[in-house]
Amino acid sequence: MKKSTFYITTPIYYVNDSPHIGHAYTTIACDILARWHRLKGLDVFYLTGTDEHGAKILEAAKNHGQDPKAFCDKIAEEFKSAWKNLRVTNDSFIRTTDPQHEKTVQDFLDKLFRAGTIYKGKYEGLYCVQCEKFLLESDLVEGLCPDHKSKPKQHSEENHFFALKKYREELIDIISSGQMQILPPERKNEILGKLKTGLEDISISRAALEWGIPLPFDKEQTAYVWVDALLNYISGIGYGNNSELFNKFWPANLHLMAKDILWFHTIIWPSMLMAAGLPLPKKVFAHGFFTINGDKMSKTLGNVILPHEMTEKFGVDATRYLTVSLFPFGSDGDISWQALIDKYNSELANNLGNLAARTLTMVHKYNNGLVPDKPDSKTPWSANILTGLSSAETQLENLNFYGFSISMKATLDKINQYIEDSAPWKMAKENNPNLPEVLFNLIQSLGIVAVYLLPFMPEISRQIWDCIGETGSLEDLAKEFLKNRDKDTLKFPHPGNLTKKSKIMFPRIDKK
RNA sequence: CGCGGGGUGGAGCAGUCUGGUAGCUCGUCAGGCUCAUAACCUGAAGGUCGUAGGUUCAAAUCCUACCCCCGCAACCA
Repeated sequence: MKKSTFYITTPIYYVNDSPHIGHAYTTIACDILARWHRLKGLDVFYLTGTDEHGAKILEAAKNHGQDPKAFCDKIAEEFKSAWKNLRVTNDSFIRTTDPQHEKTVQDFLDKLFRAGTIYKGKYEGLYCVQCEKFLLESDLVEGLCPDHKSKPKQHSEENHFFALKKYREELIDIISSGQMQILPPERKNEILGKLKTGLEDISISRAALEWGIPLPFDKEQTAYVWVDALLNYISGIGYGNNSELFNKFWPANLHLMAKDILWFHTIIWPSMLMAAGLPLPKKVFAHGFFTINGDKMSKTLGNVILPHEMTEKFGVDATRYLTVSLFPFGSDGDISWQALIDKYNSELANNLGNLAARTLTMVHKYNNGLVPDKPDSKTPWSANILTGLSSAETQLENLNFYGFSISMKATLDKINQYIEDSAPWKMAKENNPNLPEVLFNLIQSLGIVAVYLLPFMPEISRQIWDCIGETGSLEDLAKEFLKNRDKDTLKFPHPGNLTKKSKIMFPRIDKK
C-alpha cells in the first residue's frame, strides 16, 4: 500500500544571520513542492526551523551584547516572519532550543550510547586559544591561525565518538541501489566517490562548549551541533513523544538543501538512523549555489539580497516564482537584479499579466463580461494547453522549476498565438458566430494556468480565478482537476458567470 | 596526477545520459495587428557547439589528449 503522506524538510537555518535570499531559495522551493503535493491529494507535513546551538551563535550573541537564548529568540522570530511574508505553508517550525527537541536529542544519544555505537575517545588536533576551537591543517596560513596570526597548540581532548566507519559498506549499498536517492545524479557520484576513499568515526561532542545540549551520559560535554541539528527531522514530527505523528510521516520523502551540507545528510544522518534502527529518508536533493552578478554573495561585498527587498519590488508571488526559476535548480547559477527584472517583465508582465488583461477586456467588450456557453466541439481547444502543461508538470515533479517556467512560457505563447490567429476583434466586427467559442477557450485556458501556478503564486492564481468569474475554492477544484485531468472533464468556467477586469497584476518594471 | 562544475550565434542558458536537419530567453533589424501592461504576432540577420585527433554512413552529443574559466580551504543556502 502506497503511503499517501509526504514529509518534506528544509535544513534548519543557523541563526548567526538574518534570513536572506539563500534561505528563501530553499524554503520557497520546499513550499512549492509542499503545496503541489497537497493539491495532488497527499497528506503533507512540511517542516522548517532554526539551528541555535554552537560556538558561532554564542559569539554572535556576545557581539550583539545579548544572552544567547534572547538572541536566538530574536533571530528565530525573523525567520518565522520572513516565511510568513512569503506565504510559506510550513506545518511546524522547530527550534533546536525547544525543550522537546533537547530531550529527544538526549534520549537518542543515550540510546546509541547504550547500544555501544558511541564510545569515548581522544580528539587530537591544533587548537587556537583565541578562537577556542580546533583548526585543521588546511585552515592555517603559513602555520598560523588565519584570524589571530598566532601559532595553534597541539591539544587533545576527551570526546565521545560515533562509530560512523562501520556503516560505510551499508551506506555504499543503500546509495548506489537507490534505496536512499541522492539527486542530482552528479551529487550521488560525488558522495559515492568520497565514501569509497574511506570513512572515519566522528567526534560528536565538545567539552568546552556550554551553548549546547548536555550529553545524558556525560554532563561535562555537549552534543556536536550537526548531530543536534540533524535530529530535528525526527524530533520535529514527534519522535519519542508522539508516535502516531511520527509513524505517519517518517521516513521523510524529501530532504532539500544546498549542496554544501549534502555530506551530513547522506552520510552522517543515515548512519545515525541506522544505529537507532529507523528507516532512511527516501530522497535527498541538493540544489546549487548562486552568485550575485558573478560574485559570491557575501556580507563583506554588501551584495546580499534580502527577501523583503525582492517582495517590495516584485510583490510576494512574483518573488516566489522568480527566485526558484531563474536557473536550473540542481546547478549553480547567477542572479542579478537585471536578470530578475527581465524575467519578471517578459514572463509575468508581458506574458501572463497582459494575457489576462487582454482576455478579460475582450470578454467585456464583446460579450458583456459574461462567460459564453461551453462550445460543443469534439476536440476542445484546451487539449493544446493541457499538453503543454503536462510537460511543465513533469519538470515540477523533477524539481526543475526553471524547466517549469520555460514550459509555462511556451504555453502562454501558445495562447497568445491563438488570440492572434483568431483575432476576436475582427470576429466582433464581422459578427462571426465562433467568437464566443474563442472567448470561452481563452477564459478556460486562464483557469487551467491558474491551477498550475497555484503552488508558485497562490495569490495571483486566486486573483485570476476570481477574474474569470469563478466563485468556488480554487484549491478544491485544482485537486479534483489533477485527479481527473485525463478524463477531459473540466468543470470550469461556468457559462453566464460575470468575469471581472482586474487591476494590473504585474506592472512592468522600467529598466534603469 | 585533490575533488567537482563548466566552455554552444551580442549577453544568459537548454540540449550531451538514449548520436541523425543547432534550440530557448533577452537584445538587434524588418513587417503585421490594435483586444492588451509602448504589450502581442510573423519573419530576418547572427554560431565551423573551447582546441586537436579518433570511432561512425552520421557527433554539440561517444572515445583520447590538451587549453581555459569557476567553486570547494566556513561571513554565507
